[in-house]
Amino acid sequence: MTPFTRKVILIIQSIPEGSVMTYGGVARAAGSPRAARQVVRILHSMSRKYRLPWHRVINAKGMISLTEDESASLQQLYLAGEGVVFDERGMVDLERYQYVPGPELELESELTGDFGAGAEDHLLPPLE
DNA sequence: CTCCTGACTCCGA
DNA sequence: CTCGGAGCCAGGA
Repeated sequence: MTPFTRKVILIIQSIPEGSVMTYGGVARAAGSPRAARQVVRILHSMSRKYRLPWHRVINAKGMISLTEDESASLQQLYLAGEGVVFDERGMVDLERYQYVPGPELELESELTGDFGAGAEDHLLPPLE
């Protein structure tokens, strides 16, 4: 378990209900902008063990990337259940639903204790 | 060790 | 806007 993996897990767990993050967004937030594919891998191997809200992670186009229709429709079902709206093309409005934890804001909030609403329980532990 | 693969992205046409 | 190709990185064969 690398620090990166742990960060990814924490970040994903911090995505609020009704919001989504892109693979690349999670990777960026975890400090590795180019590690989108690793995020995917972590999702595969850790989602069950760490009870991750895997359905809130979608691709940069705002679409569900699952290949198996079965899981894909399940993911869309979950999101829809949280109030996320899909257009006729099966994509969500990222501008509206994407959750963006600031790059360094996690640390700041830890210091100031002042952070945006709904983002109080996603603090990263001291790593690195 | 090398090769292949993927729930990805970016960038140019 | 869509489409295609190259880049990306870590696991598994």
